[in-house]
Amino acid sequence: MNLERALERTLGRPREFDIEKALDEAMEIFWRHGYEGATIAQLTGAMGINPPSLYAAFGSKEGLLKAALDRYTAKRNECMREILAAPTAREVVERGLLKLADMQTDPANPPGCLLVAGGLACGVGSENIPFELAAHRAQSEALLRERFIRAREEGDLAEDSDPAALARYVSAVIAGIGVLASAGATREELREVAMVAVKAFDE
Amino acid sequence: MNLERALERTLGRPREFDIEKALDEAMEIFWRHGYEGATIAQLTGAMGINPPSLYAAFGSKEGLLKAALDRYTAKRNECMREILAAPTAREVVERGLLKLADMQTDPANPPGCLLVAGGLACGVGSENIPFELAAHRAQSEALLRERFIRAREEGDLAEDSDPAALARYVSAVIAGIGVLASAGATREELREVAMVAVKAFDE
DNA sequence: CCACTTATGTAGCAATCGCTACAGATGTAG
DNA sequence: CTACATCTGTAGCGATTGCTACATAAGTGG
Repeated sequence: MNLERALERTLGRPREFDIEKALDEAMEIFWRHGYEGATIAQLTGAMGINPPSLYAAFGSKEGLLKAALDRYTAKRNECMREILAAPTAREVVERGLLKLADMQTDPANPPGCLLVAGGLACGVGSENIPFELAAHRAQSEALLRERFIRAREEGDLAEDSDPAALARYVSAVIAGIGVLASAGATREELREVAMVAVKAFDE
Repeated sequence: MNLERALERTLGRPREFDIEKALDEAMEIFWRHGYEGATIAQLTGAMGINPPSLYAAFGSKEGLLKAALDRYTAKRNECMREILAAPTAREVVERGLLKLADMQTDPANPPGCLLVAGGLACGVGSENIPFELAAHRAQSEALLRERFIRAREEGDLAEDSDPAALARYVSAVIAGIGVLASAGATREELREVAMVAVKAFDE
């Protein structure tokens, strides 16, 4: 029983479903119905498996959500790193928010943002779900904050500007756009919001 | 059985609990746990009544939420009308967002906003709850839009400005602040967000 | 071949969900 | 008083919840 074989998970009956495809399906259910609104029956149905397979792979409903959130923010952060490469803070925000408006109204996904629609307030026994979502949202904010710190060092942002406050502001606009999108706002409406929001970086 | 007496609800055993006090308690439960996270047992416990009294007065869990939302937005709109009296659009937004930062971190209430934390995505059978919340959020946006239209007529806002887009932007910032607040942001952090957000009205 | 380990499907667990039947209590109308 | 209408508390309904016991299948190691 050496390390090599343990990592290959070669023992026992092999798993018959693609764990990442199943995660994508689960993500969509949580996205559309929220953590508490999503039932195990819905999740297993969409994932094409039975409850024991779900619990063997993810431990619990909450474990499944965490895995889905990790996958969601991995994709999201990858997309953000491209945008953070823009030359100025203003351009980062403009490109980012416009891209966000497009993504949140992509008919391939449920409208809005999983990190917002997933559940801002939950029942007893699920108290840490909102914190879990917040921790994942904080990743984007941290990336923005570091980018704005760099922008200030480069003279792109004023000396007296507050990168943390600016990042928190963009984070709030991102969340707000997610709320509007989940309520059915159109792509054009969200793009208009983005163009107003970016004006806070003009003056 | 004339109209007068019918309105006084003078027939039958009189209700023994204060319906508005009970609504305030229910509001707090929905606020803290969301629609789906709030259970009838919690609600009746907080309201100090038993299930039959709840269902006689409000019809269903959803009916109770609607009544709580009406009460919530009534208070909110009353507060907004004061703020809309400010002389300029910029001042309306600044005062409004700063006031919001204070309210959403008031320890007397759960953090955040009922219209956001109540449930952006719900399970099957509760599909209209998110729409219900959105309809109440839209009230604030409509008030802002009309105020901004007036501001443009008065020359306060530029001729080429878009009152609808501006109102939608402020609505997004309001929702975003609600998300940050529900995740535990401090009053000072939200005030900083507000001061950045209002800069979109400066240029 | 035989152990051993892990995944799968069926079937169903205890607990909780939103909600209500029922009987008794408490008021007004006559 | 009686008749009627509404509210209240107890007690519990059927349905659904997240989750799991169990037997079997499917792979590797020897």
